[in-house]
Order: sequence, then structure tokens, then C-alpha cells
Amino acid sequence: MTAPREATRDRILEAAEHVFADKGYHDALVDEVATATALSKGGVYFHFPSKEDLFFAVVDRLADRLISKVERESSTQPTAIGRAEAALTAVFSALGKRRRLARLLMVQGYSMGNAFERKRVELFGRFASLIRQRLDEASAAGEIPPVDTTIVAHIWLGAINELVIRWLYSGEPAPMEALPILRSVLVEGTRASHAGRVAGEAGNG
Amino acid sequence: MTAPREATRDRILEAAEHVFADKGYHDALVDEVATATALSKGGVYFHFPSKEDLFFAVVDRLADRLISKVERESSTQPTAIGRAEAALTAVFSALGKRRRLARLLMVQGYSMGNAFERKRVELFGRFASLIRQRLDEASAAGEIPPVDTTIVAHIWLGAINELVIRWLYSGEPAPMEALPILRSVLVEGTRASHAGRVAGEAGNG
DNA sequence: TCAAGACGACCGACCGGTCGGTCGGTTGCG
DNA sequence: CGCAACCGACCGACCGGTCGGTCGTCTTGA
Repeated sequence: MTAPREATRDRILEAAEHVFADKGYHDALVDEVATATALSKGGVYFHFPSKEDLFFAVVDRLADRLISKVERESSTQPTAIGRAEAALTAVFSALGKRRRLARLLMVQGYSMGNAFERKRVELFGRFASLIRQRLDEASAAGEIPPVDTTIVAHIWLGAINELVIRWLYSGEPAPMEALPILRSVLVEGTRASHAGRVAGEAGNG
Repeated sequence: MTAPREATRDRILEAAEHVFADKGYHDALVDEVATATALSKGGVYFHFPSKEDLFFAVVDRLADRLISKVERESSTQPTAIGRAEAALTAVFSALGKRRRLARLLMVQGYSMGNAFERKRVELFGRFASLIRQRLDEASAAGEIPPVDTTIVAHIWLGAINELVIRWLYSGEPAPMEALPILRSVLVEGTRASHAGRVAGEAGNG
């Protein structure tokens, strides 16, 4: 296990994570990643075919970890709405504790330009699904009204996103301070929601 | 009024709006703006000192217009919570009708790199204030609980942001379809919210 | 046992296209 | 004439990606 080959690959990913998080995709130099890995540029290109591939590998790795963590932490709650709320809390506090993770996943990709669109949809789609699945359970269990859970999940995710970015850029409010309000507004709002496509097809996407 | 000087400036801003919205800051070329304005690069640089200044001028111009429009449309409601809801609706549907506006304000700035942070805080802060002011009135009138309206305003704005970006990138759901759910979840959630800094200082931002 | 070759991992100088910005020059209006 | 407005060829820093080469380790076979 961990053949030396994989070990080097991981070191590159680790270094790239730091560099991309600090500088953003565009301003990050492959040479910086190489130096931080104690490798030359050619060495980096031996393991990754392009800067773009390297960036996506970094993002995917972080997203996988975050998603596992959230699934683990939110699975212990007894009620479906409780699991949805736990997922919300887990995503928000994980991002709120690690600036680097948050910067990378929520901000720095855009500097790739329009090539990031696809990845952004996929990435946020995965996060939204985490929440949506729980909301679907809650809806099936009658714990919340039968709204379009995809839209509601994106509303939740968007709220998280904005609070995290604002915290990243301005330092306030501290996530732990904002969390109770976030939870309250979104959970109560979802419980009390009454509009939208109530009947028929909710998941035509 | 509209001295020829200002007229040319406006033509540049108009062209730049298109180019930046399509390509993003980084991938947009000053030469493209010049060509689209039927001007040379030197001509553009006669009116704007740098590409960065030009971009900010475009953003500020659009933000000013959007804010005036929202203020106008949301001021007619009789109740404070009604005005807050109208502001939400106005922002969301304005962005939902004009892809170019939405792309420019919500996405394409990031490709500037970290130099955009400051502007992003300012820009989103202005939009959030639109909502926050109405929430403050609602709070004072006892129409909603005394929560931290700055945080709630950012929750609203974040939800708008995510739904708009998702629509921009994937084409669905159509804003007009999502709006009722958005309104319902956020307004009811704000009405029913109970947690957070209830006492003492709510507006320390 | 050990030279001879093969190979994976890595090096780093270099290439080549790109693009923001400059500047000497031109135009036309008052 | 004089100045504002504009032209467009040119500069030069920048950086992703390439490629011929190196070096240590493994394989082979006599």
C-alpha cells in the first residue's frame, strides 16, 4: 500500500491544495506547486497531465472527504428532519472551521473561467443532494410539506455558501454565531413552507 | 448633457458589459472591448486607466441600476415584511430575467483573483442592505422576531445567489418556478425564527 | 555474481503564444 | 495653431507545457 508513486501524488495534491486555496486557480503557478512539493515542474507534469486536471483532482478529493464526513455525522439522528438539520450543521461547521477548504470549494474555482461551470454544477449538486435526500425522507415521513426538495436544498446550500464566503472575506460573523439563526430560519421555513409545485412532478430535472 | 466624451465612455461601458459577462474578467480582452466599441485599444485606455478600473466601473453601474430598481419596486407595499418580500422578489426576478446582469454580478468577478474580494464584500453588502433595511423595519414593527437582520439578509441573498447561479449554469429551474418556494421558505422561516441573538445588540455590524 | 540493459521517476532549460499597457503619431474641430 | 480624442504597432513580462537528458533501481542471463 501507498506505493512511493501514490505517495508523491498525494504530496503534490497536498501542496496544490495550499497553493490553489491561497492564490486561486489562475494566480497559482505550477512552479509554486512543484517547489512546495520539493519537485520540479516536470515532476508535477509526470503525475498530472495539466494544471486543470490537477485542480480538479484537488477539488474532488476534498469534496469526497467532506461528503463522507457529513454523511457520517448526520446519520445518527432519529428523525428525517433531524438528519436534514444535522447535514446543514455539518456542512456549515466543517466549512466554517477550515478556511482553506472553504476557499477552495466555494471561491477559487471561478478564476478558471467558464471552464469551471461544469464542475461547479457537479460540485454544488453533490452537496445539495446531501441535503435533498434527507428532505425527501422528511417529506415522505410527513415531517415537512411536500415541496420541491431540490429547490429547497439549493436554498439551504446557498445560504450556507453566502455566510461562509462573507466570513472568509470579512471575518464576520463567526460561523458558530450565525449557525443558530441559519438553522432556525431554514428549518422553520421549510416546515412552514406552503407554496410551489405541491402536486405532480417535483423532480423533473 | 451627454457630452460626446461621456457618450463614448458609455459606449465603452456598454461593450465591456457584454464582453465581461461572456468571457469573465480574465478571459475578456481589452482588444475585444475596443473592437466592440469601434475603437482602438488606445482609445479605451484614454477613457479608463486600466482593465481593472473598467471592470469595476461596469459592475458599479449595473449595481446602481439594480438597486434603484429594487428600491422603487419594493417601496409600494404597505407592511414592512411586505416590502422585504418585495425586495426579495425584485432582486431575484431582475437577475432571473437578465442573464448578462446576473453573470456579471454574481460570477464573472471571481476570475479577477483575490483582488475581487474587497469588491465582492462591498457589492453583496449593498444588496444585503436592501433586504436588511426592510427587515429592520419589520422587526421594529413587531412583524418578525428580533433576530440579527444582517445575518438573515445574507441568508436571503445567499439563497437568491445559489438559485440564480444554478439557473445560469444548468438552465433550471426557471426563476419564475422557483420564486414561490423561495419566498415561502425565507419569509415564513424569518417569521418563525426563534434562535440567535434575541436580546441586547442585534446590529453590531 | 555482476555487467548490461531497461525503465520509472524526475529534472530544468527552453519554447512560444498571449495580452495588458505604452507611446509617438494622426486627425479634426474651434 | 492647439488641444482633445483617438490610432495601432510595438514592447516585454509572464507561464503552461515540452523534451532531451540524468540517476537510481530492478531485471536478466551467462
